[in-house]
Amino acid sequence: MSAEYQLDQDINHAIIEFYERLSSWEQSVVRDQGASLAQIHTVEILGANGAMRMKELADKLGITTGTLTVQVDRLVKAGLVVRQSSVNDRRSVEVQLTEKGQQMFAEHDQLHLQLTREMTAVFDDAERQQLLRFLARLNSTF
Amino acid sequence: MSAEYQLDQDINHAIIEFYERLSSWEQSVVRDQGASLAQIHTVEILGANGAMRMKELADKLGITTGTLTVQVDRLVKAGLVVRQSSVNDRRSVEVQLTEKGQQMFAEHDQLHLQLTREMTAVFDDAERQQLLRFLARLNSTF
DNA sequence: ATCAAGTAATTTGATTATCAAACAATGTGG
DNA sequence: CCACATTGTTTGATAATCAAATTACTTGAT
Repeated sequence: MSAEYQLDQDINHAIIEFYERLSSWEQSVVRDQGASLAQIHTVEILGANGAMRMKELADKLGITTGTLTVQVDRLVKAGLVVRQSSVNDRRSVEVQLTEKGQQMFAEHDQLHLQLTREMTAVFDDAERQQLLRFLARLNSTF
Repeated sequence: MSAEYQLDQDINHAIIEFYERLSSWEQSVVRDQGASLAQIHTVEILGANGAMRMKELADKLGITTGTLTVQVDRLVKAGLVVRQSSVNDRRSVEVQLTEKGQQMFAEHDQLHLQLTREMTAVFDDAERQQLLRFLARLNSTF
């Protein structure tokens, strides 16, 4: 096993651990906000990216549109999102956050920010900037 | 809004995006492996950390022990894990991967490694090492 | 212009995931 | 020894999920 291979492995496992920890944190935090993980995920994506079509949203969530229809039904009922039929394509439905949905997003985002601050507390400013560049690069390539 | 605050915000959103993308990737990939997301998560944690008690496992997954009992029932039925009552504490139950479970872990880990390679393809060696150090630090502080 | 094939969302039926609360078995600290 | 805490399971209810069928609409080829 080459040294490079080992480094890739180490990075891989560090990423997996990071993901698992975030996932566990998210799951725990979400209950206190009175919503399910799936719901917060949806709100999170709409909050970060703005309104989008069902199909696009389902892809970003990694679920089928059938599942998403049920999910959005619940979110509409909870007053967090609204449906709007698309003007370009009358098959499509745009989903967007309501005022209340944006509020929930902001609240959740604030919790994330606190966590981020705790995680990067020992980073100096230059390191923080480099971390941001790394993350941006990771995100851009998948 | 100070410059530092903005940097924290940017890092925060980059982390959230990273998490969402991983989550979506995981959800999509998992189906092709013939298991659910929850099941793979469990296998992933046991594979990375070795055998552990129900409570500990539930904590790492961010779910209740009640949910985990059902989950482990299914995994046992699928031949992926086994239960073993603890010697120290007779209330406790240790869960560990079977041969088949380890195989599934290895297979899934390989998919992660491929993704990691794609994500870090544009990183040179020094950057890779720094990325690993950053990830290790992030993981150690939460 | 028409029609076949493709795409978007919903519905349906079945399974899985989840929680809170109640319970049984075991450990712990006075 | 006993009150209290902890571990795992069970139970009953709800939410999340998929695949497949359906409906409505778009697109492309002829």
